[in-house]
Formats: sequence, C-alpha cells, structure tokens
Amino acid sequence: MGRYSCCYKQKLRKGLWSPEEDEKLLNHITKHGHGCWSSVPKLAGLQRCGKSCRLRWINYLKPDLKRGPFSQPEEDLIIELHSVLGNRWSQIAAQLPGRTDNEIKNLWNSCIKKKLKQKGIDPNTHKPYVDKEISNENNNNITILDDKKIHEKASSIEVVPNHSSSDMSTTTDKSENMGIAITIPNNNTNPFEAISNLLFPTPNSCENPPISSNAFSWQPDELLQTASDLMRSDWYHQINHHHPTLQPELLGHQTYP
DNA sequence: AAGAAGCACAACCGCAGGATT
DNA sequence: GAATCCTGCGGTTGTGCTTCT
Repeated sequence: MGRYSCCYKQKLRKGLWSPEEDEKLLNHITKHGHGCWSSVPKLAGLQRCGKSCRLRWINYLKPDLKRGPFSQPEEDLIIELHSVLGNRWSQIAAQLPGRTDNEIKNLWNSCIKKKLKQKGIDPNTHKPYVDKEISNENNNNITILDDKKIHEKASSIEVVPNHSSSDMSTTTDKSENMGIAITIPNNNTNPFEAISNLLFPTPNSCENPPISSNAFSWQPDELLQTASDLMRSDWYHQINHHHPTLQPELLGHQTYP
C-alpha cells in the first residue's frame, strides 16, 4: 500500500530492446543507480515495466559482464556445479564472475545437455545411461531402462511382443513412450506369455505364476529380478511345455493401468 | 534461390518469499 | 494479521540468424 506497482501496464513496450532504449536505461542507472526498479522506467523515460528494465540491465547492460563464448574451464565448472546444485542457475552464476544465470541456463539447455548426452551421460543425474539387460539360456532378452527414465515415464507398463526382429532399438522407442517395455524376440513365443502372466494375470491365464502378482507396486529392480527368476523357473518350463502353440499376437499387448 | 528446419540467445511469464503498509 | 508490493528465480516462449534440402 502506498506504493505503485510496476504492473500498471498501459501501452508498455515488449520484445527486443532498441539501442535508444538501452542508452536511456544505461544513462539513467549510471547517473542515479537503479533504486526501486518499478520506478526506473518512469524516471528513465522508457515505455517498459520495471521487471523488463531489471532483466535488461542484469543480462546485457551491466558493465562487468563478460561477453563472448564460454571457455572450456567455464563449461567444466558449470557441469560440476550443476551436479551439486541442480538447476539453481543464480547460484551457479554466482561462481562465474561476469556470467548471468540466464546465459548459463541457455548454454545448459542448448549446448551442454547435448554434449553430455552424446557422451552417454544423463544431464539430470550426471550418471551414465545404463539400460539393464538380462537374457536366459533361450536367448530371450529383457531390457529395462535406467531408473531415472523409469521413474519419469512409468505412468504405465507395457509388454511388447517383438515379432519382426531381434533389434533392440524397437524396445527403446517403445520404452520412451510407455515407460517400461519388455521385449521378447521372435524365436520363442512362450516367454511373452510367461511375462504377460507375470505382470497381468487374468482369470483366463492358463496358470498362475508362483509369485505375487501385484507388479505395479514393484520397484524396477524387483521387476527385473522377478522376471529373471521366472524365466529360469520350473513353472516357466511347464508353460513352455503345455502351451507350445500359443502365439503372442493372440494376447496382443496390454497396458496397465 | 527459396523455403524449411535447427539453433542460440533474448526476453517474458508466473510464482514464491520477504518487506512494507 | 492481512493485503499489497517488490524482487529474484526458473521455466518457457519468441526472435533472428545459420544451415540444410
């Protein structure tokens, strides 16, 4: 109360700053300091809001700013600080004299993230991407994405029959969309049935798996371990023996929930 | 040569928290 | 204590330049 807001927005300019506007702001702050930002545009003769003036000053006009590309040591420092501080750009910027939080954030999103991914490093966790894979004696592969991806994406779990090839890239594509995908190559149909029964037991399932069936509450590691155990179990071999003709397309794929 | 796509950078928006009345 | 304002932060969007087709 008793103050005026910087948001009494009438006909305020937006978008890129012109050289004339820069000059007005620079002159005003050089002579008088910024004081209360909300009053700066009025005193400097600008049709901008105080917020916009502040941002322009901090990110572009401030005299101690270091312009130009980031050096390799600076990039390394940013990566190191990000691994400790996360997306706290202002705190990261505080450790790099002459650099702004906005500048660092842009660098991270447009450049560093990409470089880390190319090196196989997850920019969020700073750990290598590790897709876990197991296979049993029949060469049935199960691939489970790394924990980060699973926790981000696992709004659903899908069992995917892979009839056409043993190329695991299909698994990755599916997994990006669906969370956890388990792919069974086409050389044996019953592993699919086994995993499908394991994850999605129904009244029509031929036999109940010898394990708890509440798959959705499992952690990824538990799921991986259980699937692995299952595929090595006597139960799996019984299914393999009793239902040799069951084809995966009869089951389709099921999504839960 | 022209349009499309990709990229880097600048600026905006919404929110949170502290200060002031 | 409530209402309002100011500042700073992080996510997102917009803009203009470059490269590709």
